[in-house]
Formats: sequence, structure tokens, C-alpha cells
Amino acid sequence: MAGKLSKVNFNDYKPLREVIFNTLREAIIAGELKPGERLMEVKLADKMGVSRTPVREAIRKLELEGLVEMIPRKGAHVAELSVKNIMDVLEVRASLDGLATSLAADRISSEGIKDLEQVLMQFVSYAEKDNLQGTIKKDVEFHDLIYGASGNDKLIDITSKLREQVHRFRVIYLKDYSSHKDLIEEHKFIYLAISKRDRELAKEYAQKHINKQAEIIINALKNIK
Amino acid sequence: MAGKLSKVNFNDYKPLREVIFNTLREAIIAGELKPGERLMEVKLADKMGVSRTPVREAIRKLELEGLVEMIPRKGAHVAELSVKNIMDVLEVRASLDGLATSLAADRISSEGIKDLEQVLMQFVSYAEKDNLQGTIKKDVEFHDLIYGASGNDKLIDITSKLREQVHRFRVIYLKDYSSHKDLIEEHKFIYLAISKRDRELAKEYAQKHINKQAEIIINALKNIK
DNA sequence: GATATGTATTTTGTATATAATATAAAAACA
DNA sequence: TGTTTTTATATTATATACAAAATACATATC
Repeated sequence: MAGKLSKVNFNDYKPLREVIFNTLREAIIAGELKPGERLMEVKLADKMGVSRTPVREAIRKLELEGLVEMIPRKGAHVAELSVKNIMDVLEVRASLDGLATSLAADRISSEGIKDLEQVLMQFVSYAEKDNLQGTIKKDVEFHDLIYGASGNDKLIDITSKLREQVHRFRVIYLKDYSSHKDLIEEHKFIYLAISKRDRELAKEYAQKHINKQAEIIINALKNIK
Repeated sequence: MAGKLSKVNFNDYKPLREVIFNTLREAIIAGELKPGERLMEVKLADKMGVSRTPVREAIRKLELEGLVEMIPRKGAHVAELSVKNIMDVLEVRASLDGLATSLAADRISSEGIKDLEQVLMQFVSYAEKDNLQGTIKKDVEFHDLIYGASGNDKLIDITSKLREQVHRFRVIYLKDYSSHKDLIEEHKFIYLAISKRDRELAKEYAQKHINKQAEIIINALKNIK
């Protein structure tokens, strides 16, 4: 058999609505589509070279995700981002990150701890080199490992959506993803608490970590005004 | 001006997709559409006398809600309900109900407390008369008041979806919404903690309330087997 | 000039048509 | 008989078409 032809990977198939959903989602999170901006079906469909149908379906999904708001018969627009809004999200996130981290302390495997340590080290390394993209990536990985170790699928689902919204806010309003010095310390503490399997401590550190973010955002907003 | 004409309420207008979404959602929660049951677009569309389009959109929304699972190009089916699944939900709910209740203790108005007391009394009254429908209704109202008093819109949104899923599980597997005697006591304790504005106590009682439900479900499942 | 009123245009809502894929049944073959 | 291949059917995915409503703009009226 000819070795040139690689097997078609059917798992690569993504419905158009998924592709468009992700495209729009990333555009919104990256701030390319700004809060309040109208999303018109034909326009988007033309721009992306597809029909209205998959665009409509993608917009519906974005609505449920909280990134888009719809008014019947009027249309869809990118969801506004108020400070109240993001504070609400962070309030919930503090609670759920606390839960996830304490569950992780209970349930993580020893390999899991090793993985976590490694990602932490990479995170520290990037942060010290002021490699922003790398730092963000490892930050996300670090928390994903913790969520995953919680063993609670519902929790994983909800927290990842919440994080997305915080990320969007930061990108739009804070611009610089200020790699606060304390961030490294906070991650280390969380890691240590988990590796010691200290549930309560893990929860405490995780919640402080989120509350700190809320503070940073509040301060950053004060400086803007 | 003639007094005969009442103002047309434009808010009454609901797109078909909304109507169908709610219809299907209620059918799933009520257990009329059983876990694993296939949802075929033409069939549903015919049965409801509409075209496939709004049905598709409704199904997409249900997927995001976690009530339906979709496999691309194969179709949609009512989401399965595993015990692990519902335990995950309850684990998250315990945390978020704790948060909501402690926030409510902080932020509720004095009128809010009065409303809560009244609903509690109605709840107790229905429960003592073994009026199941009334009890459930007041149960939901009681918790809605607390969520509302938390002042956190994100929290309200997430908790109501979680409650829906628990409710669905109960309807399908437990049949009788066993109005456990302790339930009345638990509600009273929660109310008292809130009215005393005791944040920590409120959180504790709220979490215990949910954990109790988890226990009840586990025990009920044991008896079935 | 301000306020209606009518008309054209845009945009969403819903229905239908066509294409691609999956499933099930029938036929061919070993 | 059991297994593969073919064919038919059912079903989803996407595109298009048409209807209904919202918006914008022009025109008329006072």
C-alpha cells in the first residue's frame, strides 16, 4: 500500500457551527469583537464564506456561554462587561476554585502531584523571563491540572467557563496581563498545600488567589479613571 | 381615550425556539423524555407542528444546559444521568448554596427577611398537610429568594441550572419527592441564620442541607438495588 | 420646524430544499 | 451459514427561500 496517503482522521471533523463558534468565541475573548458590537448573521456568514445557518447556531451557543446577548427580532450583540459583572464572576470563582483545589488535595494521584510540580516550575521559569504568552499558558495548565484532579466533571465545566470570562475582562480592560510578582508565590503555596494533601489550606490559598485577582482588577480600574 | 384597549404586551412574544426549548426542557425534567432517548428533528418538528429549524436551535440550547448530548452527524439524545453525575452536581451545589446563603445573610434587606419568613411559613404549612406540589413550589421559592438576595447574578444563573439537574434526577429515580421531616427543620435553621445575619452559620446550614440531599439520594438508591 | 405617516431597506424568524453521512436491509460471495 | 458488499433509507448538516418584523429615511401635514 502506498505510504504517501495518511489515513483520514475522522475525529478531525468539526461541524461548521463548532468552527464558527470557536472563531467568534476567540474573537470576543481577544477583544476583537468589542462589547456591545452587533453580530449580524448575513455579514458574519459572508465574511466567513458560509450560510446563515451555522452562524445562527454558533451565536445561540455563545449566548448560553454568556458571551453574547440576544434580543428577539432585534439581533445579537457581544455581551457588555460591567465591573459588577466581573466581580460576580470572581465571587463565584473564588468559591469554586476553593472547592476544586481542596478536592484536588484529597484526590490527586502522586503522578498528578509530579505533573503539577513540573508545570509550576515551567510557569515560574516563564514568569521570571517575562515571557507573557508562556506564563499565561502555564498558568492555565496549572489550574487545569487542579480542576482535573478534583475529579468533578461538572466543576471542571463551570470553572473553565468562568475563567474564560475573567480572561476576557482582563484582555479588554487591563491590556497588560500584569504578571504580578505575588502570583508566583501564590501558585507555590497552592502547590504545596495540595502536595501535602492539606484540604483546608489548599482551599484557603486558592480563594486568596482569586480574591487577589479581584483586588488587582479593582486597583487597575481606579488607575484608569 | 377608550378604556377598553389594554396595552399589548410585547414581552409576551417568544420565538418558537424558546417555546420549544421550554417544552422539551420540561419534558426532560419531568422524565417524560427518558435518559438516552433519541431526539429526532423531523419527528419532534412534526409532533409540534413547526419546521426543523426552531427544533434544532432548541436542541442546541438544551445541549449547553447539559440536558441533551449530541454526537455530530448522528443526532441528539437525552443526557444520561449517572449517580456520579448527580454527586458531582451536588458537590458543586453545596459549595454554591453555601456561598449564596452567606451572601444573602450579608446583603438581604429587612423586607427580604420578611418575605423569606412568609415563604418559609407557607412551606411548613404545605409540608405538614402533605401537599406535595405546594411544598415543592415553596421550596423552590424559598431558595430563589435566597439566591436573589445574594445579589450575584452569575450565581443565580448557575445555581438555578444546577437545581434543575438535581430535580430531574429526583423525579426520574426517586419518584416520591420524599418530604423528609428534617427538611422543615433545615429550612428553619437557614432562615434563622440569615435573619440573624450570621454569614458563617448560614453557609454551614446551607451546605448541610445539600449534603443531606446527597445522603438521601444515596440511601434511596441503595434501597432500590 | 416638529410630528406623524408612509415606504423602502435591513434583519431576523421560520420553512424548505439539497448535500453529505450514517444506519439498516438486501444481495452477493466464500 | 456466515461474512462482506451493495443498495436503499433515514437523518443530520448546510444552504437557500420566503415571511414578518424592526429600522431608517423620506414625505406630508399641521
